[in-house]
Amino acid sequence: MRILVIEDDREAADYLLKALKEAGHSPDHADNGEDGLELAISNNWDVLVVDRMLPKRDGLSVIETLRASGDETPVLILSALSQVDDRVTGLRAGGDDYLSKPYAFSELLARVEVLSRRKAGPQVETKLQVADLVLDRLAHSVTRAGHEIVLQPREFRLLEYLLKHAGQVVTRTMLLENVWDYHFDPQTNVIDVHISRLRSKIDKGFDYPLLHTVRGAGYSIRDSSN
Amino acid sequence: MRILVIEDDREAADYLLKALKEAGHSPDHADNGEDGLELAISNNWDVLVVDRMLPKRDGLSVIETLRASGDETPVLILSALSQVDDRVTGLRAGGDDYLSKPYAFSELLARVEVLSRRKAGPQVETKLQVADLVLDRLAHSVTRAGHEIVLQPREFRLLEYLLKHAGQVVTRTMLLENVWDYHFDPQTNVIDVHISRLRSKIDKGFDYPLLHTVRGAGYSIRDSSN
DNA sequence: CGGAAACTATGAGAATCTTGGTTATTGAAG
DNA sequence: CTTCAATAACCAAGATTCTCATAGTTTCCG
Repeated sequence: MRILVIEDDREAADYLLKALKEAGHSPDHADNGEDGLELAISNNWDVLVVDRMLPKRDGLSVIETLRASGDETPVLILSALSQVDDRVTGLRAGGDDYLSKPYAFSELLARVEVLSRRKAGPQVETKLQVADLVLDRLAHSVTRAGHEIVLQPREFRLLEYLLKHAGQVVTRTMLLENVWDYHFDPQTNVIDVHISRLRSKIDKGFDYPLLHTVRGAGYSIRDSSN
Repeated sequence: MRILVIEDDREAADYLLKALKEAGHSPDHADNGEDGLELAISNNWDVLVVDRMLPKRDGLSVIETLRASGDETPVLILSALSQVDDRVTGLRAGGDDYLSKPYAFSELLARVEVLSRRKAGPQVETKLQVADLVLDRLAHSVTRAGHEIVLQPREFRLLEYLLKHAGQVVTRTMLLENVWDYHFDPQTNVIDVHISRLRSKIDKGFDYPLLHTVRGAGYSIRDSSN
């Protein structure tokens, strides 16, 4: 489990990192609020363990900034401030749990694991995205660079399948099986035709193409703008 | 917010219920483990607050049973047992937080609200269900009693809308606006016809009907098998 | 390099499916 | 018994999908 510890006290941090590793997790460490925030944003953590008093940027401020940006990674606040008011403030600021120092490592571990349990939970992919092309499976809508794109049912399924396998090459047989539910070769170029139409909708008029032909193999959707 | 308090100490329970109400929530109460478990299962709670030592059935046992049945409602454990080991045991048993007695109500409230945040959070309704009829918005499929049902696009939207308002009466005007995007009265019986077609697919041949006519008002989908 | 072969793209039309609408008849509720 | 709803049967318009013919590309080999 990927855990980011933001804690300035070197000794406390070392102890915590070592113990987390022994418990089978993959902790990383920042020793001030600014670096911590940056790390928190740039990586995909399962849980953050944040000390409240930090140099450069306060722990609560880190959490608030994170939450304001829409990040919902669970946060366990660690603090020497142990009054009820301190706890309430911490939780209200966006913390998911609050543990006062000194703490027992076994309890911290249990609490961290409770928090991560949530995150791993019912995570359903409702939006599929490549570059500026977004397909929303619930709203049943497609947009590129903010522009609404209207797709026919079959085109939608086709794009959905391609996006599910973004970056990979998708063969005609795969498309036949998964988008058309054909389990035989229809001996026609249905797919080519639909790819053509889809391409004219999602690529034509935009900066760079996303739907690529892989000669002799099939098709592939990927961001090749850079 | 719907909160179930399972606590046997009448005085403590009364105090807690009163305070939760004042904070704007809707608490309910059970004073023993068995009733608590039953209530927890049969209703859809946002958070459970469970005392650890309960008559008839231990608090931890309630939680374990709940989790074993797939229920993931957040649980805050309340207990006089305040040792680290007790806390760890409680959290490992499936609790999401652990508060030792005596506690400050403000902290309990903050923690309960943190827990409910999760539940309300990134919860996307991907499946809509009434009785044995399931509509999966991602898979774009409909089944009743395990049998696949094939719906036309318009029928799908119609059923989706009805299920979103399961139990409520849906008027023709609502359907016209939300399923047909008409903002006027077409003066025809389009809806009746589609309802009829939908009904023949989802109700005909099954044990009991789900799609009911509410004379003079509209339609309603609900489980009336019992 | 030249050109055939293999592969892919696309426009146009045909075929099919879906929808909205009509009507007549039957059924149910008040 | 009157009114509202349900259903079946049917049609036509429009949407959607598939087929086909043709044109365009790329690859490969002599």
